[in-house]
Amino acid sequence: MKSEPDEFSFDDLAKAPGRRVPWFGVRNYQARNFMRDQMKPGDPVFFYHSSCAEPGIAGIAEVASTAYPDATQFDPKSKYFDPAATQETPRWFNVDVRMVRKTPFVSLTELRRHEELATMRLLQRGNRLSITPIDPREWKFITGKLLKS
DNA sequence: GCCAACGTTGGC
DNA sequence: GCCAACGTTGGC
Repeated sequence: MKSEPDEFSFDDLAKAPGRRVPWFGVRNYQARNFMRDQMKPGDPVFFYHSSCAEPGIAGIAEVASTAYPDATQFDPKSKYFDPAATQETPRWFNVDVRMVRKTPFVSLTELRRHEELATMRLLQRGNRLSITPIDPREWKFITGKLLKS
């Protein structure tokens, strides 16, 4: 799951009450569908810093709830307000995310260095999705090899 | 700040 | 339903 650290960093998650936050503000249908249809409490998550000086994996989190309507879509003062959404027919959903542990930082450059991660969705050319599934083998490679040493 | 890539919108 | 125009993302 990507976040711009200027907006919300892994350290911000560590400081949140209960080290847990709603992952609000996703306004892309594919990313919404991942949260709504596939993500389950306990699913492990890499917290990725994007659009910053040093993009990369900053830590590990986990899904802490099933998906529910994103409150910001109903708030006219929010930048995520969606006038087309109603309480009866919400358009956007989010899960909660809880911190698991801070890890050594793994930069995007480092991720790209490994052939084993060549098929990682996050690394595909032109990928802009803020949430992407990760293959268990890729997860094991990153946690087992890159987060040791 | 640039620009490639992608998603969304809206006229037809 | 097509597709051009526009907006956004995100690495560099």
